[in-house]
Amino acid sequence: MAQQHEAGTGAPTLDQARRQLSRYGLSADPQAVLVAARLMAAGSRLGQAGEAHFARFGLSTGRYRLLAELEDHGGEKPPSQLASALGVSRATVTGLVDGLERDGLVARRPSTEDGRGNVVVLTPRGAQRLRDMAPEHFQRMQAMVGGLSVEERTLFLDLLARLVEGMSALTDD
Amino acid sequence: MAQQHEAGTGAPTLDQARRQLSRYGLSADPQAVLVAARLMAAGSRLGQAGEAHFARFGLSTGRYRLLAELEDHGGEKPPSQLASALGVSRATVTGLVDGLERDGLVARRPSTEDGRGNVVVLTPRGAQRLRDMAPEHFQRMQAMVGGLSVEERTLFLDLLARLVEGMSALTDD
DNA sequence: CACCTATAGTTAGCCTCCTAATCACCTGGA
DNA sequence: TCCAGGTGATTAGGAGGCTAACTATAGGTG
Repeated sequence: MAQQHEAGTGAPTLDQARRQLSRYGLSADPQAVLVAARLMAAGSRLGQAGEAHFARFGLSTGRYRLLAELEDHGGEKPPSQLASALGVSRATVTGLVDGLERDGLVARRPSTEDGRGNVVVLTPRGAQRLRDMAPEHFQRMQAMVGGLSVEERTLFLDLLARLVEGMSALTDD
Repeated sequence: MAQQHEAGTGAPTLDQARRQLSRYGLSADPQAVLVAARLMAAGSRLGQAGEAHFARFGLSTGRYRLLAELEDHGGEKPPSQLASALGVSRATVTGLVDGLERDGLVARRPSTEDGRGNVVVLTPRGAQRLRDMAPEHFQRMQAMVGGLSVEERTLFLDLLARLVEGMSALTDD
Protein backbone atom coordinates (compact mmCIF):
# COMPACT_ATOMS: atom_id res chain seq x y z
CA MET A 1 0.00 0.00 0.00
CA ALA A 2 2.43 2.65 1.14
CA GLN A 3 4.91 2.61 -1.71
CA GLN A 4 8.48 3.63 -1.27
CA HIS A 5 8.80 7.32 -0.76
CA GLU A 6 11.74 8.03 -3.03
CA ALA A 7 13.24 9.99 -0.18
CA GLY A 8 15.67 12.59 -1.42
CA THR A 9 14.52 12.86 -4.99
CA GLY A 10 11.19 14.45 -4.32
CA ALA A 11 9.50 12.15 -6.86
CA PRO A 12 5.82 12.05 -6.01
CA THR A 13 3.78 8.85 -5.92
CA LEU A 14 0.38 7.92 -7.23
CA ASP A 15 -0.83 7.51 -3.65
CA GLN A 16 0.12 11.07 -2.88
CA ALA A 17 -1.82 12.31 -5.89
CA ARG A 18 -4.85 10.27 -4.86
CA ARG A 19 -4.70 11.55 -1.31
CA GLN A 20 -4.47 15.14 -2.44
CA LEU A 21 -7.45 14.81 -4.73
CA SER A 22 -9.62 12.90 -2.31
CA ARG A 23 -8.90 15.40 0.44
CA TYR A 24 -10.92 17.99 -1.43
CA GLY A 25 -13.29 15.66 -3.23
CA LEU A 26 -11.95 16.59 -6.65
CA SER A 27 -12.62 14.42 -9.65
CA ALA A 28 -9.37 14.98 -11.55
CA ASP A 29 -7.54 11.90 -12.81
CA PRO A 30 -4.82 10.96 -10.31
CA GLN A 31 -2.63 9.54 -13.05
CA ALA A 32 -2.79 12.77 -15.02
CA VAL A 33 -1.83 14.71 -11.92
CA LEU A 34 0.98 12.26 -11.29
CA VAL A 35 2.40 12.75 -14.77
CA ALA A 36 2.39 16.51 -14.29
CA ALA A 37 4.02 16.25 -10.87
CA ARG A 38 6.64 13.78 -12.05
CA LEU A 39 7.49 15.96 -14.99
CA MET A 40 7.99 18.92 -12.69
CA ALA A 41 10.17 16.88 -10.36
CA ALA A 42 12.20 15.53 -13.27
CA GLY A 43 12.64 19.01 -14.66
CA SER A 44 14.00 20.36 -11.44
CA ARG A 45 16.21 17.33 -10.95
CA LEU A 46 17.59 17.72 -14.45
CA GLY A 47 18.15 21.39 -13.84
CA GLN A 48 20.35 20.61 -10.87
CA ALA A 49 22.19 17.79 -12.66
CA GLY A 50 22.81 20.12 -15.58
CA GLU A 51 24.29 22.80 -13.35
CA ALA A 52 26.61 20.24 -11.80
CA HIS A 53 27.60 19.05 -15.25
CA PHE A 54 28.44 22.46 -16.65
CA ALA A 55 30.24 23.46 -13.47
CA ARG A 56 32.96 20.97 -14.46
CA PHE A 57 33.87 23.33 -17.25
CA GLY A 58 33.57 26.52 -15.26
CA LEU A 59 30.17 27.29 -16.77
CA SER A 60 26.50 27.20 -15.88
CA THR A 61 23.62 26.00 -18.02
CA GLY A 62 22.73 29.54 -19.03
CA ARG A 63 26.29 30.51 -19.88
CA TYR A 64 26.84 27.36 -21.89
CA ARG A 65 23.66 27.86 -23.84
CA LEU A 66 24.67 31.42 -24.63
CA LEU A 67 28.12 30.36 -25.85
CA ALA A 68 26.64 27.55 -27.94
CA GLU A 69 24.12 29.92 -29.46
CA LEU A 70 26.88 32.31 -30.43
CA GLU A 71 28.98 29.53 -31.92
CA ASP A 72 25.99 28.39 -33.93
CA HIS A 73 25.58 31.84 -35.43
CA GLY A 74 29.02 32.74 -36.65
CA GLY A 75 30.31 33.89 -33.28
CA GLU A 76 28.31 37.05 -32.77
CA LYS A 77 24.81 38.17 -31.98
CA PRO A 78 23.13 41.12 -30.26
CA PRO A 79 21.84 40.62 -26.69
CA SER A 80 18.18 40.98 -27.55
CA GLN A 81 18.43 38.24 -30.17
CA LEU A 82 20.26 36.06 -27.68
CA ALA A 83 17.45 36.64 -25.22
CA SER A 84 14.77 35.49 -27.60
CA ALA A 85 16.81 32.57 -28.91
CA LEU A 86 17.49 31.34 -25.38
CA GLY A 87 14.01 32.11 -24.13
CA VAL A 88 15.19 34.34 -21.28
CA SER A 89 14.78 38.05 -20.54
CA ARG A 90 17.19 40.69 -21.77
CA ALA A 91 18.14 41.41 -18.18
CA THR A 92 19.22 37.81 -17.79
CA VAL A 93 21.38 38.06 -20.91
CA THR A 94 23.04 41.13 -19.45
CA GLY A 95 23.95 39.12 -16.36
CA LEU A 96 25.19 36.13 -18.32
CA VAL A 97 27.30 38.29 -20.61
CA ASP A 98 28.73 40.13 -17.59
CA GLY A 99 29.97 36.83 -16.18
CA LEU A 100 31.26 35.49 -19.47
CA GLU A 101 33.02 38.75 -20.21
CA ARG A 102 34.68 38.66 -16.80
CA ASP A 103 36.02 35.23 -17.72
CA GLY A 104 37.15 36.43 -21.14
CA LEU A 105 34.95 34.00 -23.05
CA VAL A 106 32.93 36.72 -24.72
CA ALA A 107 33.25 40.43 -25.50
CA ARG A 108 30.88 43.31 -26.16
CA ARG A 109 31.31 45.49 -29.23
CA PRO A 110 29.16 48.49 -30.16
CA SER A 111 26.84 47.81 -33.05
CA THR A 112 27.78 49.45 -36.33
CA GLU A 113 24.16 49.63 -37.44
CA ASP A 114 22.29 50.67 -34.34
CA GLY A 115 23.59 53.28 -31.99
CA ARG A 116 21.73 51.74 -29.07
CA GLY A 117 22.91 48.25 -29.77
CA ASN A 118 25.68 45.88 -28.84
CA VAL A 119 27.04 42.78 -30.40
CA VAL A 120 28.26 39.96 -28.20
CA VAL A 121 31.19 38.17 -29.79
CA LEU A 122 32.73 34.84 -28.93
CA THR A 123 36.42 35.30 -28.11
CA PRO A 124 39.08 32.76 -29.14
CA ARG A 125 39.16 31.73 -25.53
CA GLY A 126 35.41 31.15 -25.54
CA ALA A 127 35.66 29.05 -28.69
CA GLN A 128 38.50 27.09 -27.11
CA ARG A 129 36.39 26.40 -24.03
CA LEU A 130 33.64 24.94 -26.18
CA ARG A 131 36.15 22.87 -28.10
CA ASP A 132 37.72 21.51 -24.91
CA MET A 133 34.48 20.46 -23.30
CA ALA A 134 32.75 19.05 -26.38
CA PRO A 135 33.89 15.40 -26.20
CA GLU A 136 32.96 14.90 -22.57
CA HIS A 137 29.86 17.03 -22.79
CA PHE A 138 28.32 15.15 -25.69
CA GLN A 139 29.41 11.80 -24.34
CA ARG A 140 27.53 12.49 -21.11
CA MET A 141 24.50 13.82 -22.93
CA GLN A 142 24.36 10.66 -24.98
CA ALA A 143 24.87 8.49 -21.90
CA MET A 144 21.94 10.19 -20.19
CA VAL A 145 19.51 8.96 -22.82
CA GLY A 146 21.31 5.65 -23.30
CA GLY A 147 18.63 3.81 -21.37
CA LEU A 148 16.20 4.33 -24.24
CA SER A 149 16.25 2.69 -27.65
CA VAL A 150 16.15 4.79 -30.79
CA GLU A 151 12.46 4.04 -31.23
CA GLU A 152 11.73 4.95 -27.64
CA ARG A 153 13.60 8.20 -28.02
CA THR A 154 11.57 9.10 -31.08
CA LEU A 155 8.40 8.33 -29.19
CA PHE A 156 9.58 10.31 -26.22
CA LEU A 157 10.29 13.36 -28.36
CA ASP A 158 6.75 13.26 -29.67
CA LEU A 159 5.16 12.88 -26.25
CA LEU A 160 7.37 15.56 -24.76
CA ALA A 161 6.53 18.02 -27.52
CA ARG A 162 2.84 17.55 -26.83
CA LEU A 163 3.36 18.08 -23.13
CA VAL A 164 5.33 21.25 -23.82
CA GLU A 165 2.34 22.51 -25.78
CA GLY A 166 0.13 21.62 -22.85
CA MET A 167 2.20 23.77 -20.54
CA SER A 168 0.25 26.76 -21.76
CA ALA A 169 -2.57 25.38 -19.58
CA LEU A 170 -0.52 26.58 -16.61
CA THR A 171 0.08 30.06 -17.95
CA ASP A 172 -3.12 30.82 -19.83
CA ASP A 173 -5.39 33.35 -18.25
CA MET B 1 16.18 21.35 -44.80
CA ALA B 2 16.44 24.27 -42.43
CA GLN B 3 13.63 23.49 -40.04
CA GLN B 4 11.77 26.12 -38.17
CA HIS B 5 13.79 27.65 -35.41
CA GLU B 6 11.21 27.68 -32.63
CA ALA B 7 12.28 31.23 -31.93
CA GLY B 8 11.50 32.26 -28.41
CA THR B 9 11.16 28.86 -26.82
CA GLY B 10 14.79 27.90 -27.03
CA ALA B 11 13.85 24.42 -28.29
CA PRO B 12 16.86 23.05 -30.13
CA THR B 13 16.63 21.32 -33.50
CA LEU B 14 18.18 18.18 -34.92
CA ASP B 15 20.16 20.32 -37.33
CA GLN B 16 21.72 22.22 -34.49
CA ALA B 17 22.75 18.99 -32.82
CA ARG B 18 24.26 17.73 -36.05
CA ARG B 19 26.17 20.94 -36.62
CA GLN B 20 27.57 20.91 -33.12
CA LEU B 21 28.78 17.35 -33.42
CA SER B 22 30.25 17.71 -36.88
CA ARG B 23 32.09 20.87 -35.87
CA TYR B 24 34.33 18.78 -33.67
CA GLY B 25 34.17 15.53 -35.59
CA LEU B 26 32.42 13.71 -32.76
CA SER B 27 30.62 10.45 -33.36
CA ALA B 28 27.80 10.83 -30.83
CA ASP B 29 24.26 10.18 -32.04
CA PRO B 30 22.61 13.50 -32.95
CA GLN B 31 19.19 12.19 -32.03
CA ALA B 32 20.38 11.19 -28.57
CA VAL B 33 21.88 14.64 -28.08
CA LEU B 34 18.66 16.19 -29.31
CA VAL B 35 16.59 14.26 -26.78
CA ALA B 36 18.85 15.43 -23.97
CA ALA B 37 18.74 19.03 -25.15
CA ARG B 38 14.98 19.02 -25.63
CA LEU B 39 14.46 17.57 -22.20
CA MET B 40 16.58 20.31 -20.69
CA ALA B 41 14.69 22.98 -22.61
CA ALA B 42 11.35 21.47 -21.60
CA GLY B 43 12.44 21.34 -17.98
CA SER B 44 13.36 24.97 -17.89
CA ARG B 45 10.19 25.95 -19.75
CA LEU B 46 8.08 23.98 -17.29
CA GLY B 47 9.95 25.56 -14.42
CA GLN B 48 8.95 29.01 -15.62
CA ALA B 49 5.37 28.00 -16.38
CA GLY B 50 5.12 26.47 -12.92
CA GLU B 51 6.31 29.65 -11.25
CA ALA B 52 3.74 31.65 -13.18
CA HIS B 53 1.06 29.17 -12.18
CA PHE B 54 1.81 29.23 -8.47
CA ALA B 55 2.20 32.99 -8.48
CA ARG B 56 -1.58 33.19 -9.03
CA PHE B 57 -2.00 31.91 -5.51
CA GLY B 58 0.72 34.02 -3.96
CA LEU B 59 3.11 31.09 -3.88
CA SER B 60 6.14 29.77 -5.72
CA THR B 61 6.86 26.21 -6.74
CA GLY B 62 9.13 25.67 -3.76
CA ARG B 63 6.66 27.14 -1.29
CA TYR B 64 3.79 25.14 -2.69
CA ARG B 65 5.73 21.91 -2.56
CA LEU B 66 6.63 22.58 1.04
CA LEU B 67 3.01 23.28 2.00
CA ALA B 68 1.80 20.18 0.16
CA GLU B 69 4.43 18.04 1.82
CA LEU B 70 3.31 19.31 5.22
CA GLU B 71 -0.33 18.68 4.44
CA ASP B 72 0.52 15.17 3.35
CA HIS B 73 2.16 14.43 6.69
CA GLY B 74 -0.38 15.54 9.23
CA GLY B 75 0.53 19.20 9.07
CA GLU B 76 3.96 19.15 10.68
CA LYS B 77 7.49 18.11 9.93
CA PRO B 78 11.02 19.18 10.93
CA PRO B 79 13.02 21.24 8.40
CA SER B 80 15.65 18.59 7.78
CA GLN B 81 12.98 16.05 6.83
CA LEU B 82 11.35 18.63 4.59
CA ALA B 83 14.70 19.19 2.92
CA SER B 84 15.20 15.54 2.08
CA ALA B 85 11.57 15.03 1.06
CA LEU B 86 11.71 18.00 -1.30
CA GLY B 87 15.21 17.26 -2.51
CA VAL B 88 16.65 20.64 -1.55
CA SER B 89 19.24 21.77 0.98
CA ARG B 90 18.38 22.67 4.56
CA ALA B 91 19.41 26.23 3.87
CA THR B 92 16.79 26.40 1.14
CA VAL B 93 14.14 25.12 3.52
CA THR B 94 15.10 27.85 5.98
CA GLY B 95 14.47 30.42 3.27
CA LEU B 96 11.17 28.91 2.17
CA VAL B 97 9.91 28.67 5.73
CA ASP B 98 10.97 32.29 6.35
CA GLY B 99 8.75 33.41 3.50
CA LEU B 100 5.83 31.20 4.39
CA GLU B 101 6.02 32.25 8.03
CA ARG B 102 5.99 35.91 7.01
CA ASP B 103 2.75 35.20 5.14
CA GLY B 104 1.30 33.31 8.09
CA LEU B 105 0.91 30.05 6.19
CA VAL B 106 3.28 28.15 8.41
CA ALA B 107 4.79 28.47 11.88
CA ARG B 108 7.89 27.23 13.65
CA ARG B 109 7.62 25.43 16.98
CA PRO B 110 10.53 24.14 19.04
CA SER B 111 10.82 20.39 18.97
CA THR B 112 9.81 18.59 22.14
CA GLU B 113 12.23 15.74 21.47
CA ASP B 114 15.35 17.45 20.22
CA GLY B 115 16.64 20.66 21.74
CA ARG B 116 18.28 21.65 18.45
CA GLY B 117 15.25 21.00 16.37
CA ASN B 118 12.20 22.74 15.05
CA VAL B 119 8.91 21.55 13.76
CA VAL B 120 7.28 23.43 10.90
CA VAL B 121 3.51 23.40 11.28
CA LEU B 122 0.85 24.25 8.74
CA THR B 123 -1.36 27.05 10.09
CA PRO B 124 -5.12 27.15 9.49
CA ARG B 125 -4.43 29.91 7.02
CA GLY B 126 -1.94 27.70 5.20
CA ALA B 127 -4.43 24.85 5.02
CA GLN B 128 -7.04 27.29 3.74
CA ARG B 129 -4.71 28.49 1.00
CA LEU B 130 -4.24 24.92 -0.20
CA ARG B 131 -7.97 24.31 -0.07
CA ASP B 132 -8.71 27.46 -2.04
CA MET B 133 -6.26 26.77 -4.81
CA ALA B 134 -6.90 23.03 -5.17
CA PRO B 135 -9.69 23.06 -7.77
CA GLU B 136 -7.93 25.36 -10.20
CA HIS B 137 -4.51 23.89 -9.51
CA PHE B 138 -5.48 20.32 -10.26
CA GLN B 139 -7.64 21.31 -13.18
CA ARG B 140 -4.67 23.03 -14.81
CA MET B 141 -2.33 20.17 -14.00
CA GLN B 142 -4.72 17.77 -15.64
CA ALA B 143 -5.18 20.06 -18.63
CA MET B 144 -1.42 20.19 -19.14
CA VAL B 145 -1.26 16.46 -19.80
CA GLY B 146 -4.61 16.37 -21.57
CA GLY B 147 -2.91 16.06 -24.94
CA LEU B 148 -1.87 12.51 -24.09
CA SER B 149 -4.08 9.44 -23.84
CA VAL B 150 -4.00 7.30 -20.71
CA GLU B 151 -1.81 4.74 -22.47
CA GLU B 152 0.56 7.43 -23.66
CA ARG B 153 0.82 8.84 -20.18
CA THR B 154 1.70 5.43 -18.78
CA LEU B 155 4.33 5.02 -21.45
CA PHE B 156 5.65 8.50 -20.80
CA LEU B 157 6.01 7.82 -17.09
CA ASP B 158 8.12 4.77 -17.86
CA LEU B 159 10.36 6.56 -20.33
CA LEU B 160 10.74 9.55 -18.05
CA ALA B 161 11.70 7.37 -15.10
CA ARG B 162 14.45 5.79 -17.15
CA LEU B 163 15.73 9.17 -18.26
CA VAL B 164 15.76 10.37 -14.66
CA GLU B 165 17.97 7.40 -13.84
CA GLY B 166 20.21 8.34 -16.73
CA MET B 167 20.69 11.81 -15.31
CA SER B 168 23.36 10.36 -13.05
CA ALA B 169 25.51 10.27 -16.21
CA LEU B 170 25.73 14.04 -15.86
CA THR B 171 26.71 14.04 -12.22
CA ASP B 172 28.84 10.90 -11.92
CA ASP B 173 32.52 11.45 -11.46
C1' DC C 1 11.72 69.96 -37.81
C1' DA C 2 9.88 68.40 -33.56
C1' DC C 3 7.75 65.21 -31.07
C1' DC C 4 6.06 60.62 -29.61
C1' DT C 5 6.44 56.11 -29.31
C1' DA C 6 8.94 51.85 -29.68
C1' DT C 7 13.13 49.39 -28.87
C1' DA C 8 18.18 48.11 -26.94
C1' DG C 9 20.52 47.64 -22.97
C1' DT C 10 21.35 48.24 -18.13
C1' DT C 11 20.16 48.65 -13.26
C1' DA C 12 17.79 47.61 -8.95
C1' DG C 13 15.27 44.61 -6.19
C1' DC C 14 13.16 40.10 -5.36
C1' DC C 15 12.98 34.93 -5.24
C1' DT C 16 14.98 30.23 -5.33
C1' DC C 17 18.69 27.50 -5.10
C1' DC C 18 23.45 26.34 -3.81
C1' DT C 19 27.94 25.74 -0.63
C1' DA C 20 30.54 26.82 3.37
C1' DA C 21 30.87 28.41 7.92
C1' DT C 22 28.84 28.92 12.49
C1' DC C 23 26.37 27.77 16.69
C1' DA C 24 23.77 24.77 19.56
C1' DC C 25 22.75 20.44 21.09
C1' DC C 26 22.84 15.33 21.12
C1' DT C 27 25.29 10.92 21.80
C1' DG C 28 28.72 7.41 22.50
C1' DG C 29 33.22 6.06 24.17
C1' DA C 30 37.44 6.46 27.19
C1' DT D 1 32.05 12.29 33.56
C1' DC D 2 33.58 14.79 29.99
C1' DC D 3 34.93 15.37 25.51
C1' DA D 4 34.76 14.37 20.31
C1' DG D 5 32.30 13.94 16.57
C1' DG D 6 27.82 14.04 14.38
C1' DT D 7 23.56 16.43 13.32
C1' DG D 8 19.80 20.43 13.27
C1' DA D 9 19.22 24.99 11.91
C1' DT D 10 20.67 29.47 10.55
C1' DT D 11 23.59 32.88 8.30
C1' DA D 12 26.52 34.84 4.63
C1' DG D 13 27.64 35.12 0.02
C1' DG D 14 27.10 33.64 -4.73
C1' DA D 15 24.54 32.43 -9.12
C1' DG D 16 20.62 32.59 -12.38
C1' DG D 17 16.05 33.79 -13.31
C1' DC D 18 12.27 37.42 -13.20
C1' DT D 19 9.76 42.30 -13.50
C1' DA D 20 9.80 47.13 -13.50
C1' DA D 21 11.98 51.33 -14.14
C1' DC D 22 15.48 54.09 -16.40
C1' DT D 23 18.59 55.86 -20.29
C1' DA D 24 19.61 56.49 -24.89
C1' DT D 25 18.78 56.01 -29.59
C1' DA D 26 15.71 55.06 -33.73
C1' DG D 27 11.96 56.11 -36.58
C1' DG D 28 7.49 57.56 -38.11
C1' DT D 29 4.19 61.42 -38.28
C1' DG D 30 2.13 65.99 -37.57
